[in-house]
Amino acid sequence: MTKNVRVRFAPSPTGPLHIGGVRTALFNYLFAKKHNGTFVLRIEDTDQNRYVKGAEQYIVDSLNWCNIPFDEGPGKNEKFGPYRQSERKHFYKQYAGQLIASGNAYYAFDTSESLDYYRKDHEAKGKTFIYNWHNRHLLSNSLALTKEETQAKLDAGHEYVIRFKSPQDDTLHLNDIIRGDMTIDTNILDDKVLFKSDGMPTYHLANIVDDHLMEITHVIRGEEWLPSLALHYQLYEAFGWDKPQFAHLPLILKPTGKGKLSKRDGDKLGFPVFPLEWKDPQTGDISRGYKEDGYFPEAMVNFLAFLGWNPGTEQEIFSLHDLIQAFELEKVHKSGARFDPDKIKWFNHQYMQFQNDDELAEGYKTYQPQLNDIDLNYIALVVGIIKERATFISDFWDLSSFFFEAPKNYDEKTFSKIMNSASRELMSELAQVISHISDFTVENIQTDVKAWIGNKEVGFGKVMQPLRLALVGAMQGPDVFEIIFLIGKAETVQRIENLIQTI
RNA sequence: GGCCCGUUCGUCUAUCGGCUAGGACGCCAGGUUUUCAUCCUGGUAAGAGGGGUUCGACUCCCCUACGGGCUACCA
Repeated sequence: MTKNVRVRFAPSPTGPLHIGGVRTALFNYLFAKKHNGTFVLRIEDTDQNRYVKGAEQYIVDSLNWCNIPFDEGPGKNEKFGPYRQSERKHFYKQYAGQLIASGNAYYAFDTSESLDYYRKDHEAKGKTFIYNWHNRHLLSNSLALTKEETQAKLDAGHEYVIRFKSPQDDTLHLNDIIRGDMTIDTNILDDKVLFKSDGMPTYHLANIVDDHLMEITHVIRGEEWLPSLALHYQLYEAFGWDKPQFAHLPLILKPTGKGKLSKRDGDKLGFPVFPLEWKDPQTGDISRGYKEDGYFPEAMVNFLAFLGWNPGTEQEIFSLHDLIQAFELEKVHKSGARFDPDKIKWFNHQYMQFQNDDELAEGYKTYQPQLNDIDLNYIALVVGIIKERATFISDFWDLSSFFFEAPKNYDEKTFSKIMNSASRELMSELAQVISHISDFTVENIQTDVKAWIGNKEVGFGKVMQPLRLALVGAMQGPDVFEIIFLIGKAETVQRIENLIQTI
């Protein structure tokens, strides 16, 4: 009997969640749901200096908007709570003490200044300063000092950290679901700080303790954590705990240039990197979000799922439900994926077509104040015609304004090219023809107008072009007969009159 | 610099020793639309380089190059 799958998404509330974080959350969610498991949200707020107010709420709001809500977390099904690390301090202190007692960790009294000095000094000599077995006996810690000296320092209230005692001359065998087996020589590992002088644990300690206590079975996180895996393995062993399985996700890279996608890239490169709009509480700066830019969450999720993962078929449009069915950690790629702003737009266009016209009409009405007094059913009819040409709701007005108001002016080039006394005469007659159509349906309008053009023995273009100009104001837009049908007989005749009057 | 991880069209990717290397985005062309867009059809374009292993390597191994990550009392 295998254990119930439990995964966690463990962001740090240092600012808005960015698109890479959303992808990590998504893969955790998909994996959990695929295996009928539990998706836990844990807030890793152990760095008091970088804590940003509102960030935690932003994370929760983002997951909800993406339709990938957590099953367990702050304020929700708190079986393993609390879920904020700042509220779990007592655990970490206790477990750090346990590691000292078992000889796997030790107190260190070195100041940041002295360590900085060593690092710079080594760097100047072209070497790397590593705090581990080869020099720890020369530094200020409980391994170098006598028991009495150490106790004296502790009693005197000296600031201290607790470091992991990394072993000498050992080889570690690590495993990752995505990357397979790896081996690490422990001699290049340093004695990482597990417990900080401010009384808080570092990520490493808090992470292992919480994953154990919360019974996490699979740790799915970004590739930036891969170098820490060796330490985490040793920590599990030092505690004598079963390890979860690990999967390190490839990073999302900038669309152009070098490096991973960062929070600053968004406004610089002209596309959002955040799911929701974020207002920096300090500076007041606003960063745009996918939601506000008019993306459908399903489109964003679909796009994100295909960054670093592929089901191996040629299908690209996947609902969340389909993604859950198809998702396999083993199929996640090893290498980073560049973010492609064009492709996510394409996904949005695809998802636009799946949207319900009535709901789109509501969205359109909210977005465009001019539509305030327009009947929602009418807007929905218009939307049904023009959505195939749109990527965002913000495209709607340019594509459909003429359904709601007569053109205020005409495209000059077209006007001067096609308008003359002959075309005015034709339009004048056409207005008569249209006003005499009794059963005003798209088919009837089309039949009657075409029949009249046939009798006149003029080219279709001679009539259709000025007619379109009268209705739309430019040579664009959907089928003229559909436009005529929707705006109605009186409005059509009026618009033709308007064109004739214009000199 | 050190350590770790990677490398198929411009981009996202399929391929798990037999490949005429497939799909999607983008771009280009044609068609539909008597308009524009959508849409449809077609085209463009790739396994980093060098060694092995093998009857046969994009696929396995090694080296080099390049890319990415980490190298904090940040996560």
